[in-house]
Amino acid sequence: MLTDYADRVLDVVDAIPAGRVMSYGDIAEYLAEGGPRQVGRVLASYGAGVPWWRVIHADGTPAPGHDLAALAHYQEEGTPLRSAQPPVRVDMRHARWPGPDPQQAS
DNA sequence: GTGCTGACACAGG
DNA sequence: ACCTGTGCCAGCA
Repeated sequence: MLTDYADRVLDVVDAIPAGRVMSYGDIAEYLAEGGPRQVGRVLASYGAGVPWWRVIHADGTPAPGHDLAALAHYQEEGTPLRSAQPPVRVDMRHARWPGPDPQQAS
């Protein structure tokens, strides 16, 4: 099975609504555990199965090598973009999502 | 145990 | 916008 930490990370990523994004640091901060690198490592290893494209750098740039795929999803979900062309940059100012509400979460 | 690497963040040039 | 250096934490040879 996956580690509890990875499980929590994947759970949060999976909870990110369309048109919204969270930075690696934001997730780490929300979980108050590990660090941005751990979040990135988890997505790199177990990212399949969750909307990894909704997880990007603090700058608003998607993961290296997957920026094109991420861009396609952004246009599909209507994510606010500052640059619709590489370097792809998401409008963090409005697209940033604080995280799942403990109450709203089932 | 030691050292390198990585889907990061931040500051500086 | 780009690259470099430093700090952080975990996995792997």
